[in-house]
Amino acid sequence: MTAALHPAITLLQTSSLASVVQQEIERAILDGEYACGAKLNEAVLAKRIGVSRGPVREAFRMLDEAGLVRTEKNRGVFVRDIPIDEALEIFDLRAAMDEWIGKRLAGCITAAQLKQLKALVTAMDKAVKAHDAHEYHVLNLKFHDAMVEMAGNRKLTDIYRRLIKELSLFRRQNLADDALMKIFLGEHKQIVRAIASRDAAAAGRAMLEHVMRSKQRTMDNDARAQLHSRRTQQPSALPA
Amino acid sequence: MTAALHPAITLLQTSSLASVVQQEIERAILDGEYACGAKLNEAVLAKRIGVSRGPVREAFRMLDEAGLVRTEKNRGVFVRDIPIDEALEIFDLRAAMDEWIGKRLAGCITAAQLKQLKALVTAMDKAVKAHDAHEYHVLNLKFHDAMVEMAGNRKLTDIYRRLIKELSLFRRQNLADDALMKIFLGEHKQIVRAIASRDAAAAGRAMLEHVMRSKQRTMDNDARAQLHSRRTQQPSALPA
DNA sequence: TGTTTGCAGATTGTTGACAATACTCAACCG
DNA sequence: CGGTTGAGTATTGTCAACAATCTGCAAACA
Repeated sequence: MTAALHPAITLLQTSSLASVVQQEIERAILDGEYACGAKLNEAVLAKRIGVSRGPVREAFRMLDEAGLVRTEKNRGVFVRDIPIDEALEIFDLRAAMDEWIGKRLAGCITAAQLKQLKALVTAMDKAVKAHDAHEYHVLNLKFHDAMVEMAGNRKLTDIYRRLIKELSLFRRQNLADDALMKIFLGEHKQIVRAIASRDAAAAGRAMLEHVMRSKQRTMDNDARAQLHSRRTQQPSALPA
Repeated sequence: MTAALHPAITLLQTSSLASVVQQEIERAILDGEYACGAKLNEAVLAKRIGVSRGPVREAFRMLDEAGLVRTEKNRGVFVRDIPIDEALEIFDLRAAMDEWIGKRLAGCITAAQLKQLKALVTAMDKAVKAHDAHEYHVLNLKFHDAMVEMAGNRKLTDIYRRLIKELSLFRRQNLADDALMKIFLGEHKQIVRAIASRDAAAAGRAMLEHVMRSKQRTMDNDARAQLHSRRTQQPSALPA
């Protein structure tokens, strides 16, 4: 009876203009079409997407609540610029979450799920050997997303994905070089091994350390970037 | 130079109608003025608050993203009704977070902060002795909120508060009876003791078990409620 | 009797217009 | 010459009207 068979129908039934605008803007932001801190003009976006300003404003409120944009009254909305200290805090949180996920998976993962994780690691192995940093990056995201989903806590999955999006906003995630990819790949293998052997403590530790190493890399990158910018520009990048 | 001194001025400068409406609706929901699942009528709310439907719709989008309401296209928005299994998942998450918070506080809490926690426990003690369940409830929320804030991770604080709000949506949180309050009070004392003695493992464990006991109580309450409703109504409260 | 069809009212989705505020830049003092 | 003031423009905030959809009910039909 319900016309839920044809995908186009359900799409029209479920998604309002505001939600498609929200998805489109979110995609554009995460794809890097707008720089961090860039201003999003209501009228321009409305015209580009082909709707009026109302739905765009509603989409802005959603994106604001999701932490992807920041709204200044009477001034407009801007792509959020995650400061380094907030990014590091998010890493700490992710580390705690992933530790929990690791422990849990060691206790409840199924054979099929384990197979899926192993397949992802194998694919990453290939990507590393092909020096394909982009492919590796995509697979890495899938790997961690698969694990949080397998942990079976929908709320955690929501929050985790939200944090990943915010993190991806932080300084166009420098892709890892070959050496780093190899290290991370080894850690991934260790994680899967610990989970497969049902060793909760080891799995948790492996996950924790894996994320903490990502955090360390981010700190190093930032320190290097800061140093560089301070050298090229004036040395007065200090409080004006 | 900036007119930030007078609070009324800054309020007008920072908060748009949409945000005011959002806060008002959120307050009304959390205060239980709308039942779970209740429908929120745009026009009625707009008229009551004294604005047009635009800001109300924007507020709805924010509340939806925050998980407090659910939107059905062409049908309206409804106060979210958290199902029991989702509530239990949230408890699991909270447990993990609180364990982390406990461990962390054991390592970094200051004397002043410790004093603050002890004061809250003392106040709860008084409330229990006065059989004031409502006052105890408020202090309990403050106690946990203070700890998450002291943990010093703003992202975690945001998420924690969001989860607390969602949980408070679940079946008008039955207030604890005297016996239960005493048990929880004892656990609070144990938590503070463990933190004060800088025993990270003990503090984490105390927090974890404390939340898990709350979860257990919620499960018991729900089982009892289900049983009762099944007895009073038809026995066919099963899938129709 | 039970089902279907069609109308009337109510509610949401979307839009364009108007009001209020912020930005730009040139003219005007001190 | 530096700083301020003031129009003019661009952009956001708010609103009221219109279009689309849903809901409820009563009449028509098998």
